[in-house]
Amino acid sequence: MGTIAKALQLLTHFSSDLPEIGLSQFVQLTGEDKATLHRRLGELKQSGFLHQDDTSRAYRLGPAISRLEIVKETTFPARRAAMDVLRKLNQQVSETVHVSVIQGNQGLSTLAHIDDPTHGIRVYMDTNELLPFHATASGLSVLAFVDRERADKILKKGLPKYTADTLTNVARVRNLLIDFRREGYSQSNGGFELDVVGLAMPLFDHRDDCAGAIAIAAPSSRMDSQRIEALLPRLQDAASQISAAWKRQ
Amino acid sequence: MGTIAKALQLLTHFSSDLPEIGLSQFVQLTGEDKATLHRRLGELKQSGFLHQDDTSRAYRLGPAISRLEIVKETTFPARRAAMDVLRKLNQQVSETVHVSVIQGNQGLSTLAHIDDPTHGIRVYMDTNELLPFHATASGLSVLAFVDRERADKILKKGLPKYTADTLTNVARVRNLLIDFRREGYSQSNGGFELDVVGLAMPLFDHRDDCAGAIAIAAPSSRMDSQRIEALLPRLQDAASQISAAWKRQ
DNA sequence: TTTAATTGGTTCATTATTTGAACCCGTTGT
DNA sequence: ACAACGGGTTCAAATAATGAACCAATTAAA
Repeated sequence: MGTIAKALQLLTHFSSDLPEIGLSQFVQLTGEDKATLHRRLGELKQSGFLHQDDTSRAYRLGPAISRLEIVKETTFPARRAAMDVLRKLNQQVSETVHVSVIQGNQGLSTLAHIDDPTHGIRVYMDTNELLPFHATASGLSVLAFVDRERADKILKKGLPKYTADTLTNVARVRNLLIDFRREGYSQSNGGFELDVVGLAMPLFDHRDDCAGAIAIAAPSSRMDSQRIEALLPRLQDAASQISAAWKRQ
Repeated sequence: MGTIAKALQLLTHFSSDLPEIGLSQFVQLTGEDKATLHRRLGELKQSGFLHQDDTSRAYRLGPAISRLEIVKETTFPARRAAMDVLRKLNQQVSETVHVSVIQGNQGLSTLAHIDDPTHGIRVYMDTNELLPFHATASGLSVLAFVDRERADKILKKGLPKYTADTLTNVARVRNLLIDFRREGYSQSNGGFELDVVGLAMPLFDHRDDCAGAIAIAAPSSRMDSQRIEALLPRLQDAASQISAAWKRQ
């Protein structure tokens, strides 16, 4: 790995639960020398990829990122690609659908979603909320298809209980993941919101790493095994299309 | 400038009118050695900041950027900051308002905007449209407050005529810019859309470089000199707040 | 059809940059 | 008073970046 890649890897340490990182903390996180990190961070800062708080001296993601994202989305819209596929999927399945991407090791952030308007009773999505790995179908898909180290790290952080139906036993989750890997999709029954059943499949990166998941969320009353079997091929199509679009990028 | 900053500077060459760049084109753009660029581009690609098209071999902005932008916006929302200020400004002035940022040398891309709902006749904003520098108040503010080299480069590209009132004489634009620098704000009268008067002020970067502009757009019928004088302090407040928020980032 | 120019990509000796142990300084906490 | 911790700096040694020359494959021109 060259100097450039090493520097850029520093940026991956930022996440919603770690939005500011100081020099010493970077030393802890990376195990590299303080002087080295100081210079790398300085260059990232100079280039606008980091901004250093004047008083706390901690680093945050900088404005250059927004500028690039605007260019990227106006030219090769990844979000838009996800959104287009979601629209089709939503028309086919008439349920709330969403695409989420991994945000550090803390959860999934929703990149695009459609709240289905056809049903009176429907699942409501809070776009700004982070989805936990162990309690949502999307999260479980990701856990099943990312590399084992990462999944282990995430599972070690503990499994908070959101509802009476949240899975909180690591061993049980691990067993589920084996099934999910075999079946190619994951399911969650009221683990995050009671009476919501989620159906998800993994989405892959330009380097074939699992980068997120696509999911259908519906009230459990509409999610019997027959319905699920009907939904799966639609979800599979959508997932393939998004992964393909992301690979093209 | 270290290796890291040099590599990251390559990313700034991407813009809406140049979304894909090949190796030779980078050689042309930067004047640096092919081998050097090849390795730098390779590392950016490896880190997900660039993606290389399999067939054309050209480089595009990569998926890592979107991921970082999501983290950034969910933690320190710059767009949101702009939006919050715009809401206040809109309440005060009851006109369409927007914040735009420089996109290469091709124009301004709108980061946030509010279409005022209180008037029957109002200015409609196309969010996806690029605003030309010489024909909009925002663009003129930017031209007035970016470094001279950049302004010259932009003005040399020619001044396309959008309406009967578009300024197409470089010398005249230059004279206007002198006034705008002195006054601290810019004005455009129907240069992009007929009968639309724009009032704009520059916005500054974490490094005090002009990064964009904030503007009020209204039908000329509502924009007499008295009204303008009343609007300017509000615009000034909003501009300071956004620049301050961006500096904090 | 041959030739020249262009594109992406690679090699390797030379060169310049990154690296990190030790050090400095200011703050916090005991 | 002083140890512990934060950010930041120094400079010789180690390492990685550099670029002229070279391939191979297309594309354009003769």
